[in-house]
Amino acid sequence: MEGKQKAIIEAKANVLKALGHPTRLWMAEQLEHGEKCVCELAEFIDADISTISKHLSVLKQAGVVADEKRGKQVYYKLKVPCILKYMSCVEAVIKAQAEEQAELL
Amino acid sequence: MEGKQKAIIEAKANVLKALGHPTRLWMAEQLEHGEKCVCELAEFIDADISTISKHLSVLKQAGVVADEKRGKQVYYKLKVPCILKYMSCVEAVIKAQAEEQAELL
DNA sequence: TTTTCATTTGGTTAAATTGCCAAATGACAA
DNA sequence: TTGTCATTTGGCAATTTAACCAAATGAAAA
Repeated sequence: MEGKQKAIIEAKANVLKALGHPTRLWMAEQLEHGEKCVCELAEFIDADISTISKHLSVLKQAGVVADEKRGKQVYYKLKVPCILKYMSCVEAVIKAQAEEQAELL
Repeated sequence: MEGKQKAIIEAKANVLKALGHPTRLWMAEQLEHGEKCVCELAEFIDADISTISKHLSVLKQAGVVADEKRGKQVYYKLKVPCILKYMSCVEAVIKAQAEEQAELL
């Protein structure tokens, strides 16, 4: 594989990897309909705030979200909302998978 | 978060995580236009065959690909091809990200 | 049957990820 | 200025992942 192609694949994989954690995917989905501050997200996640902050920074570093400080709070929003549009296909994958598992019983 | 919702998020994250590795993403993309045997994929990847086989099994376990043994070879194919349509958006993410990086210079 | 070829599995090691706690930062309020 | 609140950063231990090598499997050829 050529250098540039390789870099592109790596960048894309990095985005998917960032979304490939339950907490991070959940947070991204929460941002689908607009920005939220860290505290709003944290309200529903059973983890230390510092853990949540680190997850958000992974999403930010991958280019999935952008942050903005306003007053005491930091607000996060999706940078490219289409990133969640295709979850319907990911859902199709897990549905097919679940059906197969079921057939085994 | 409720138990079922949690399980669904975890399953979805698992699919994204499976695709979140350069080698695995590349292999999935190779399967876009039809099945390939392990040896065909291996031809272009600079890694031990056993490593490649393990990557394929991660994709399989996540429900992204299916395998079938025919003769001496094992053929892999995408189970739900739409999974790569998603990539156009992932590309938008990395493009936006790259532009931002460029602006910093 | 014995050999060969394609692939998978098991085992090991190094590196990366996750999550918690404690401490630092930065903005606003007193 | 001092204190308080929201969030980030640094550091550490536990877990997971990735890669390699060697050995096992299973189908086909000799």
